[in-house]
Amino acid sequence: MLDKKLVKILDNIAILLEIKGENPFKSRAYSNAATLIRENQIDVFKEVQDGTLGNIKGFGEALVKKLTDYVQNGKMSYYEKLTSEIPESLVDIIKINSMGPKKTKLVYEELGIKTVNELEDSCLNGSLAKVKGFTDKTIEIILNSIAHKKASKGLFLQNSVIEYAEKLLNQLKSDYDIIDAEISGSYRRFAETISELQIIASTKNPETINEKFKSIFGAELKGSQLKLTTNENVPVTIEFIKPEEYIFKLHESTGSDDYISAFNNLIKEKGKKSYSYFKSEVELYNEIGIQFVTPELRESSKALEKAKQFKIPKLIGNSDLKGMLHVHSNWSDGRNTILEMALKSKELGFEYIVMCDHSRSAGYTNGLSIERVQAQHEEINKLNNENHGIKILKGIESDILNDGSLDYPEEVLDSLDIVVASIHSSFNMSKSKMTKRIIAALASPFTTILGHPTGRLLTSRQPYEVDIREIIDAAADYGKIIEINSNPYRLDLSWENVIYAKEKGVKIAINPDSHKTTTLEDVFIGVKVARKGWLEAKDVVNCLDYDDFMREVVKK
DNA sequence: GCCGTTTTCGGCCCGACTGTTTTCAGTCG
Repeated sequence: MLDKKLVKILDNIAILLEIKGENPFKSRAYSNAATLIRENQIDVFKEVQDGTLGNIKGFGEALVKKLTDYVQNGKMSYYEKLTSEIPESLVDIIKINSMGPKKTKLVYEELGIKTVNELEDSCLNGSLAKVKGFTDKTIEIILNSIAHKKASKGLFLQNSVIEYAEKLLNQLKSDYDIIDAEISGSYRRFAETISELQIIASTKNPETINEKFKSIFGAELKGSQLKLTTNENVPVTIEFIKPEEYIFKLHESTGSDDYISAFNNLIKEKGKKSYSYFKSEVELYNEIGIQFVTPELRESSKALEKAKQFKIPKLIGNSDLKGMLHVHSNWSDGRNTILEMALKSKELGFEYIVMCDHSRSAGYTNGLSIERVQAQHEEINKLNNENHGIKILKGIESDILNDGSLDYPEEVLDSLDIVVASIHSSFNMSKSKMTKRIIAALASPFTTILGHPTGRLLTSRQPYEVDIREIIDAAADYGKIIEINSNPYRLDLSWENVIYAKEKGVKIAINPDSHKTTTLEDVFIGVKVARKGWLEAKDVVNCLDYDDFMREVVKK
């Protein structure tokens, strides 16, 4: 079992040491340890018991001693001592834009600021402006960042609750008193972020069952609903429903307000009764005489208009994907070799993979120099000659430089099958400059795909200022592809803009942007975004088989 | 604080941008 509390302690130690001004490499040793435990699911408790923790690279004498202390005593005295010297709450301040370790330390020492709220107050009451290095511009950035953090408070990624949600659901379903259960709400619609988890369960005795599950889950009873909170503070509501009302209630709690109110009007128009018994949602839609609407599309009443005309297309599904695009390897900042990434993709049913390591300007990612691009091509040629049952294509994720140009001279770009062009620097450009910059990159004959087009990180980083509709229009003009980045933190192009892109005839690529074999399956999260954006297999370039992809995308 | 090793200590990822600098420190990806 991954000890999330321990991982957080190690991450916090790393930050607090940085703020203290300790040797940065000492700080990094702690954050490395946290990353190692998280990514390799290291069972620290077991390793300590077996005395084998020190055999793992990255855990030296000092860390083994501290982790042993933690395992044996349930707390780490080193951490307790550290947080008695310097407030733990400073780790939240360092996450505010433009607040790094130095500035965090400065405001703590000069103004005694320990929390984000105190930092906000000092921005507003003018005391921060008196500290050296904090100009109006900096204060504006800080206030914006705090506002964004506050707006994201209470929002959670689908990805962060999925494990918990499924466990809870299975627990319910395995109970003999429960006939059926399903997660509903915005989670079932696959909204980008959710504020709560809603579960609907059917049972013959909804009046009495609350008491039973109240104690099982340690929940609170409010009206007819059970309320609880996950370890990550996600509010959960469970509602028990009689079998004859179950499908209707599940449907009602899944759609957006707009959708459901339009749906209810439709029921009235047809003169139907709301609470008649349905075996499935499909049956419910049949009864009303309209086409079934899949949960992802139940955002807007417009979907119902299409359903009345039976004009909802067959949406893309996981098995339509044939190409794994935009994948990193250990040639840049990925964890696995090209072959490992390829073989895992093959296992997932893919015909071809396009390696897109970082380009030379992305120094911190070990981006490829021109020589290393060539060396990687030799490696790919060798692997293809060995024939591992999956085709490997030569791509790059090229930084879009400040002037909109790509990161290599033409002859290097020309040697590549695919160029994914992405922004990785100068996020703070003005909207018009950033828009021009990206359009300039789209205009390059070497650009194939625009990567993560808004640069957002859900709940943690705002998108950069950009006129995304203008970008989509330009992609349509130049015949370029736009990516749905399937990284659960990104998910851009957003589903709303996917709808717009489809209207404009822009083709989409669903890309995992994966840095290790274990996240290649993220690509199927991107499929959900595509479905929510009404895409069919024909709209998505990596649904093309290898020969068609080579002809229609690479050769072009 | 860890690693690798010339088993004792140097190297550990770095380049660009930003704001405030007039030559640089801090933040960021």
